[in-house]
Amino acid sequence: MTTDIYPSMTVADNEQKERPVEKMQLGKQVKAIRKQNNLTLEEAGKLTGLARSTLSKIENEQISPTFAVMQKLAAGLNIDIPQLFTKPEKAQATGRRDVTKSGQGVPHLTPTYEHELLSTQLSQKKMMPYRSRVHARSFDDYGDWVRHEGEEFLLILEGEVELYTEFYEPTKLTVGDSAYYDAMMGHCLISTSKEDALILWVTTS
Amino acid sequence: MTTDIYPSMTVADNEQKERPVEKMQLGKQVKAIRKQNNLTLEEAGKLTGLARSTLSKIENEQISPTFAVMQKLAAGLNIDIPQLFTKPEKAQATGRRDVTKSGQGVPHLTPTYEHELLSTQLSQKKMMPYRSRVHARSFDDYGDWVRHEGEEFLLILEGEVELYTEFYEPTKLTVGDSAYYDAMMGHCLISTSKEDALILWVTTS
DNA sequence: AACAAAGGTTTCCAATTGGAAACTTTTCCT
DNA sequence: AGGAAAAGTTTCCAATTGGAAACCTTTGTT
Repeated sequence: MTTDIYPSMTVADNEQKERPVEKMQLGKQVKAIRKQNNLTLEEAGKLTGLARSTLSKIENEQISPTFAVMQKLAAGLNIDIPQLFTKPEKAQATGRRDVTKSGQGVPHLTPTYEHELLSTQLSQKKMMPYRSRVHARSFDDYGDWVRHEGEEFLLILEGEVELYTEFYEPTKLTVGDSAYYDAMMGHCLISTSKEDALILWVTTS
Repeated sequence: MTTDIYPSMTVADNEQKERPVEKMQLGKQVKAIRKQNNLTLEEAGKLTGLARSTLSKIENEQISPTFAVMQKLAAGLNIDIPQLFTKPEKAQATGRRDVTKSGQGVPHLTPTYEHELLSTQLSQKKMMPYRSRVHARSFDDYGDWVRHEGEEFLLILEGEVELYTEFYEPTKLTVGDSAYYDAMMGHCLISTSKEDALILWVTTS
């Protein structure tokens, strides 16, 4: 018997703390994923290397798959194992959409940037997209990193820029190039060409 | 037809993308957890309701436990299932970035789409960006909506498309236009011009 | 409506798991 | 060191899984 107080657990026969044996519907979940991908049992079978009968039984909770099978499932469907039994938290049903015609976004100007916020009608959204015209580099304003919560994705639409991120070498980006980074790293973008650069930005939170 | 990457996977026999069947050492992991809690197989058995022989075999990777057993394990040891096979992961620190040069993304082809996944190096990200070439509308494939968790943002880079979303009138989009919507609404995109369309997409989750 | 094809379920059986108990190794006393 | 109890491993077997194929259902076509 353990002498530790702290992390240890007590072994009282059935006095278990009863972690609410999460009512996981592995079957339901698997089926949902398969459906989302428009796959038939046959196809899913090919992808995962499992018999379609096995898949059927799993989906209908007729059997409890072994870990080995779960691995095949995840690998074949290209997902992580936890997704097999973790509910994808209820879609907060934003249930809306917002189309922004070119140039009709909400402008937001600064000395070096002309931002155009893109989907401003939707309040409850997880991403925040905007298009920015970055003025050709001006002497003074560079070197000042920004750092904030969330992640950022960007794609160069026009021009040429240099992406500075903490811990990384500056990188030159041209039309069509994109980047994704954790915004908590200091980061900053500078237009290196004579022309302005046009950037599409999407940030989280 | 789907406008999404993830919904449709190609089913080419053994051409599997081979998600690196994560070398999970479920056994090692379980043993580590048990040890951390100063439990003997006997005690762990009491807690989880499993035979100590079973536990032994699992720890030594002699058998692949069923999902049911994994649930008992997690419940008994008071942990979440993923912890059974997920390395304590030294703070995989999102703190990274990934630059994708134009055309260097990971391709994913379907009859009507040529997707190019951007930023595939980062695994732990909240957004999933990709660029898709949408082939000019073909008679048959239209009308098939997709519907899935998450939100989507898109921006037209080239061409002309029509955005169909449940509850809304079809909308024509041209270069520079963008849209944001809850992917739970049925949605689908069709190239309406003679030329292919090029779309930048960013989805959540 | 009738038929064909595709998608899904159930059956049957070999292969594997999980539990009880025997067996082996380690730990801990004296 | 010697012996006993504790911890862990292996064996044996009933119970369950996973695969092949037969068997239903649904969908699509003429």
